[in-house]
Amino acid sequence: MNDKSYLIAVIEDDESVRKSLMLNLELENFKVVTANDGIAGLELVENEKPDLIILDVMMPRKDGLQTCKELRQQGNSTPLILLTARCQEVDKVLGLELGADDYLAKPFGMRELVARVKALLRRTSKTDEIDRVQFDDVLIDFKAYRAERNSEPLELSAREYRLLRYLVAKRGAVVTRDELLDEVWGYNSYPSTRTVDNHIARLRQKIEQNVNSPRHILTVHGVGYKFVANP
Amino acid sequence: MNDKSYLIAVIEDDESVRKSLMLNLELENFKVVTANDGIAGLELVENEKPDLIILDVMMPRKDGLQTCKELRQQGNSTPLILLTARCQEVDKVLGLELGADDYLAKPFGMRELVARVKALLRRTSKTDEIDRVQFDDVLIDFKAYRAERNSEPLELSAREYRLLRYLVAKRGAVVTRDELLDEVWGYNSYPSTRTVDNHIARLRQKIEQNVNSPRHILTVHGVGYKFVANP
DNA sequence: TATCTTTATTGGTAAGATATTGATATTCCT
DNA sequence: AGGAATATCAATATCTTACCAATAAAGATA
Repeated sequence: MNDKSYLIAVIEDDESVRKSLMLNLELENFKVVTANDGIAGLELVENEKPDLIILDVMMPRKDGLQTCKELRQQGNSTPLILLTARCQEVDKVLGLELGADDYLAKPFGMRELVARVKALLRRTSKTDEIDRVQFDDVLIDFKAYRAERNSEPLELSAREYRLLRYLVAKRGAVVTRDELLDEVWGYNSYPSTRTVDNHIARLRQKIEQNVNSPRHILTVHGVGYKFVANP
Repeated sequence: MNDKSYLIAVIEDDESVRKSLMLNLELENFKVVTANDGIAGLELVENEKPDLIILDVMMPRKDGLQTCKELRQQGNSTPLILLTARCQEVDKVLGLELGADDYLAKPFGMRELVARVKALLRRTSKTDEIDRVQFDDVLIDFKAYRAERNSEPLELSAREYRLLRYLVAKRGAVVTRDELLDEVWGYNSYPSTRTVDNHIARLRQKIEQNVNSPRHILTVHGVGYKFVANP
């Protein structure tokens, strides 16, 4: 995190939380700009073009969900962490639909927040590098969410794209099911590891030539899966 | 079959919750130690040096917030998950300054708890592990779980990779069978020490040139085994 | 809003892979 | 040589994964 200093926009109305966030993020060498409501936040993002946005849900003038939604509608895809109150009945799914990348329920620990900021930056900067991958007669474009095989379109679900992208990002290394659940499914859902198997199976059916002896998505018994482009 | 067996301290006064946590964590091959109030908890942490702490907020004698605060003041930075009662009004600022890494509001699902424990351990664990090792004509990649000998692929099981990785990490030092059972097999499985012998034997058959006079995995009679790369 | 379609999740089961044990042979040390 | 520790083998037990079918959830459509 030292080679580049990231700019983080904190949009939060509660002064004590805002100051605390600012302090802790600056301690980690991030540059921080702030706004204290949604309207000011939108302006801030437009002017400063931050690398990451931390957005409180409950705010005067324009709440976080609405702000997030508008940002995404404007085509802004800056990584975004939503701060929600635990007791506030915010539907998780709602936020995901709106395009938040991560959630943090108040009260949260600063170390946790900083860890998630770093993780999100890592995730988004890494996956940015991987726009596409090609192997055998398959071509996948992760940015456009488009895939084809022998020039025939291949239908992958959003989850399948993300799963494959994560495996591809870690190509060569074995990834455990737990890691996949954490990184691909996210912090707020806890499906069983069987779910991962099923998605892997479906991916294989779509991209492997012979499902019974996969060449690219390999099982490592007792550990997890790994992707290799050129076996 | 966990990669490493972690020790978790559960500090919780409610017996049924404590037992349930213990049971579920042990099912996941964690080793668990418990205390039922903050004062006993501080002592426990000092003595046992757990890899992660699960701490209830509401407890007699010394509450979780205070306990957490004191731990951090002592310079203890063990990953910590705070259990809060549903919608309990925890002072925001206090919560921020406390230094907990994650929160979980009661009642919570065991699957969620376990997922968070694993995720937190994964995020905080240092990656000072060995990636690869080479000796004679053998090459082992512990990240990819890939091994070859004379450029021919070598089939090792997950357990064999972990066993070898542990020996390699301690190269030159003798490791007892009991230590191997603890570190490679985990705290909650109790196979006989014969089991270790068997795995060593199989490893030797795969990586030694002459099984009858091993050059890399050496027996130290009456003690255990040690790995040397360059005899 | 109700209905239909797609996608995701779960649990069960069989097949397959790996681990463990116990018996026996071998080696090591004194 | 004798006792103890270790090596090895083969049978059995255990664990893991693939896959299917049922259910649930989400998204789309009218």
